[in-house]
Amino acid sequence: MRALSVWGKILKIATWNVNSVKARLPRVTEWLAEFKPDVALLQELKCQEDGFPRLEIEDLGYNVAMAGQKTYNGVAILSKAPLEVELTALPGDDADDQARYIEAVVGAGERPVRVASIYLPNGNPTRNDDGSDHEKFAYKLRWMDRLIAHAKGLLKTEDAFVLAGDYNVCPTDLDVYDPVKFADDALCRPESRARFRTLLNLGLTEAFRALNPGGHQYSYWDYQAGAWAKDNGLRIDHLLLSPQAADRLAGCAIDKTPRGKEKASDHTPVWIELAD
DNA sequence: ATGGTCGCCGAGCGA
Repeated sequence: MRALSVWGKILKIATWNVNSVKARLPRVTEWLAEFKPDVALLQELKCQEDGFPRLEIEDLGYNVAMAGQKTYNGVAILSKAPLEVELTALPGDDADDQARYIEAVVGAGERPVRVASIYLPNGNPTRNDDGSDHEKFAYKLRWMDRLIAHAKGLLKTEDAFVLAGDYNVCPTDLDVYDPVKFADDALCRPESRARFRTLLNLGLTEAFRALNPGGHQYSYWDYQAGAWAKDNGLRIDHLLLSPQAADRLAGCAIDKTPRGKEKASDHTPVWIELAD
């Protein structure tokens, strides 16, 4: 007979780009109270530490770790179990001061899981007016190369880990409402997709597509042009699992409910369940 | 439809 773990039977881990945690606070707190994830990985906080609504989140039973930045970016890990921060930036470029990565080990008990909240650069525009590659696209590709290098190191630990967040990559045309329109977008460019595939080829499992081999489901809908009403969406929010985490994968879904509410983020949460 | 919408902050950028 196995000892009881701190988790219970199933561990729920969700990722959500909230597009300003301050503007989104009512949406975030109601979602946490209803869905009750064990771990929530948030992106685009758009605030520094002193602007984060820490008390409101802690009141719902969460420990909070964040890497903040004024106006842009910002990532957080919320965990009901204790968490130990491992990194507040993606290694590989000390000059990169954008708050796009935080990594922690959650659940110091029987079966800890390493998690990272990732806000991968958008990468648009891809080209300058003269046709040369734009620095924003180059930065995205360099950032992906750094993520690949870091993931290689993590895999050597044989830890159960989950790298989740807004990857700003549509892995295939299944993940785009209009693949022709987006063919030259940084979210769909071959260079972006090739690096995403490299991550998977290291041995990581993209949870949603592993459990849903076909079908168009999206995690982001632009605020403009009635995109939500027309389901003109993109699937760019992903959870990538190490082999030890993938062995425990029990479920994955996109929760469209928050996107349909008033004052919604343009992204909606994606979650997984890991068996204990 | 050569616009359209958000959130930052308080003009214009980023998405």
